[in-house]
Amino acid sequence: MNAWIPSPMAAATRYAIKTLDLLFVDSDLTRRRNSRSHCAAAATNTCEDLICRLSSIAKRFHGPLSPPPPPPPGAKPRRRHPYHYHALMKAFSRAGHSDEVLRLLRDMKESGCKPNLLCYTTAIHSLVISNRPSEAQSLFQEMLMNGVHPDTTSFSILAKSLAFHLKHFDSALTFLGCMVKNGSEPDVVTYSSLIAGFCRAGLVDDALKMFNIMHELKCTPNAHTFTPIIQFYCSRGEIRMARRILDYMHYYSIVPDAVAYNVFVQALCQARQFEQVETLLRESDENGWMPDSVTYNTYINGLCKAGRVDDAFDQLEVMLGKGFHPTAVTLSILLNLLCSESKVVQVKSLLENSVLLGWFIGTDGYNTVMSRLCESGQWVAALKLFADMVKKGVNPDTHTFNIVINSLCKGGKLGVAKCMVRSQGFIADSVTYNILYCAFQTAGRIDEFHDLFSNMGLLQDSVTYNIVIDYLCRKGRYSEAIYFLRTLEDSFSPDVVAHLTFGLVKGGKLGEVLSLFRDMLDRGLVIDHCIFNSLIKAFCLKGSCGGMGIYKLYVVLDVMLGIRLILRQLLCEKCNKH
DNA sequence: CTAGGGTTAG
Repeated sequence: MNAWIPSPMAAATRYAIKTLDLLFVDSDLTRRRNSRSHCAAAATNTCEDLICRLSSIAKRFHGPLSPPPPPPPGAKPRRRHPYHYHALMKAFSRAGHSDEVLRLLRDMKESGCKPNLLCYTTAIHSLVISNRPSEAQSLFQEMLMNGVHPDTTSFSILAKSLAFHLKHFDSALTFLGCMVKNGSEPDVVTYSSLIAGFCRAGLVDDALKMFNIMHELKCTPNAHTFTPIIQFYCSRGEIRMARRILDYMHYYSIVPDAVAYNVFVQALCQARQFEQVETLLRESDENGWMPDSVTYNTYINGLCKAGRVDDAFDQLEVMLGKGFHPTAVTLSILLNLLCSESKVVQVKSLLENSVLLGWFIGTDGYNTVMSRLCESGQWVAALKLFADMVKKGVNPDTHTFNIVINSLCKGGKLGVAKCMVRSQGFIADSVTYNILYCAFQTAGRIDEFHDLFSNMGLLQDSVTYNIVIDYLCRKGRYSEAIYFLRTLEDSFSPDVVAHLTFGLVKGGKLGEVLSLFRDMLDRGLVIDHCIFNSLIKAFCLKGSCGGMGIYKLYVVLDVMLGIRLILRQLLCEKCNKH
């Protein structure tokens, strides 16, 4: 489909195939395979073919192209216009190739065509959506240096990066102030992005505050503004609140669209209220929305998860009957279903013959099946499937490589995994980092991990921090775990605090838990529901919810709820009155 | 002529 776009991982793929080939040659596995020698030989040959094919694709794109047709006699050479660059940059940005976007921007400058606001904006946006926030910020700076004045759109993109991706809400709000100073008023998109950021971080009160500010400034909200709020309530299973918001929207003539309803359908599916979903679909016409492929995917997945496989296939037929093509997500859902039913043989034949069926199973489809294989311990099969997909011309992505690396780690091939990550052109993400960190930790080779990857700029996230905290708690190194939490930039992120709480309670370190919470309350931080859940779960696991143990839990809960603080406040007020 | 926001699987 996108054969002319090089896979960003082409070099890493070549390396991976070569390495895995060697691995199989060396292993017992191949000895077994060699008993059917012709098969093994064929496989080796195809791998070599593959490398040739991949490099020829790469050459076709990067190497000398066939000469362009000569211009008609007398024609003036056409000047390059930023518009032409912009169109290309937009296409690459949509395909997730931020490096190509940057290359075009460089090209532009080198050929003396000054990038305009739109080109910069698109490039910055592509960096933001590829999770490269610091580069996005420096490009923004560069734009300012070159005298290109930002507008509401470009400011909004950076504000979104701060709030939605980095969760730096203070910076985002300060940035909003900067916008106003620079004469760009935030608009409904800017505010909606911030609201989405707040909601995703579970800070619904701040989201609602933002919503009130919008209202005061007479900025009319739309479906984009409300969807994250609906999503917040749905994610907590508060279906009635979600429905109230949908009603509220109708009341104020802001008609919820398919996206807003899809969020709701997802919540209904999770609560297994399938008859409600049916009603919603039946009444969609009169409510002014059209179910789309996401609606059906969500519904089908919900039915699969609930074990109602026949109903799921019925819905698939409804979906196809309405003229929707199965998307990559539809196929993933179905492949997951088949894998969970242990129909791996059928799945493989489906992958082999998908084109004959008229369904193109691409990267996501292979990723799904490889994941399931790896999870169920069939890591060799997962690696073989990787070779198959490349053979079929399906480009692997970072997720594919993460599964391959995970499979190698599970098979104890840490050295091979290590080389693959360090191979040329490999694009790692925080998941890659976490897989490797876990594997090296389990193998007791964590020092080696630090030596190898400390200067690679691999991305860490809260999952990484949780892995570290788990490890320290397991080893009984509680004070180090607490110290580690405090050294983090976002030192009291609820997710990580919840993890540490769990470890501390399990280790009976209640004093440490209490002082941690007191510290948080003193700083005015919120102890959110996931911390409560984690704490109560840990107490239950320890069997401390009966007898005297329950009082310990009460004491901790009191502190968490800040009851003492409230009491102290009340007492002070009384004292002042008298 | 051109740009930015909210949803589905792993």
